[in-house]
Amino acid sequence: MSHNNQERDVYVAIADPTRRQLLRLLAEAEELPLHELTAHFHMGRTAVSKHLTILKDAGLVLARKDGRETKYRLHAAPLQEVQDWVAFYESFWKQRMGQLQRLLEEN
Amino acid sequence: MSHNNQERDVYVAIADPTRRQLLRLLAEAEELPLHELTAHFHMGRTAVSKHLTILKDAGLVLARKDGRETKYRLHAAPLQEVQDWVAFYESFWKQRMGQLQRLLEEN
DNA sequence: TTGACTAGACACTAAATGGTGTCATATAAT
DNA sequence: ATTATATGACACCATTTAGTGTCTAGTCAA
Repeated sequence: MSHNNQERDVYVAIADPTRRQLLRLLAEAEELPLHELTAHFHMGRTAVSKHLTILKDAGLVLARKDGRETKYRLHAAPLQEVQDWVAFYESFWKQRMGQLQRLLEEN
Repeated sequence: MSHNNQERDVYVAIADPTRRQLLRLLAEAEELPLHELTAHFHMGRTAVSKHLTILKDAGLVLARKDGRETKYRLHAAPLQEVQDWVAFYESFWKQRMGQLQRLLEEN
């Protein structure tokens, strides 16, 4: 699982709360090394590293070696797929008008 | 796991492709019984039923007993949480302007 | 009333997930 | 030169997941 460059499902990547918080941290800090990210969680460095690998394989994170540390940065582009997907369902929850709207559109 | 009414994470619910297709089918058909949903997949009825339970626990699906069949319908409202979450990251991928925009907003 | 159909409940299994600890290596600092 | 730091690579483990099959019960139709 370590260096699986195959495509990773972005939906799976964001399913875990730890990984969502990692994305948030990287959104706020531009670029962070592993040990600094790890400090925000109640788990070991290895576990955080694995989560970052999953994010990396999903294309949501970029890694850059800088001296002895590896700096991670956010790459949000793949989230657009999620946004497009969820947008399809928007009419279904908006103001309980979904059914009526779709009924009208059919005619 | 069968009747776990506890809150289920909506992110976990949509992480599985089978479950996303279930949502799509229910979006198109308004209301469908289990056996009819099952016909669209290459897996047994029990497996599909379990997926529906996960969707139900996440609040994404409503079940109604009708005679000997159980009819399922979409309830998209919980997806709004996902939409709000992903919207936060929109500026990060739009036109590669994200960095510049946020830089300007900080000043 | 008998028989077919729909679904729930349960037991089971293989594989994936999310964590741990340890070891080796490269880099930085004293 | 030595020591401390940062990370990657493994091996390992417990739990969850996603599927299976079987049995039972309720409902519909002949």
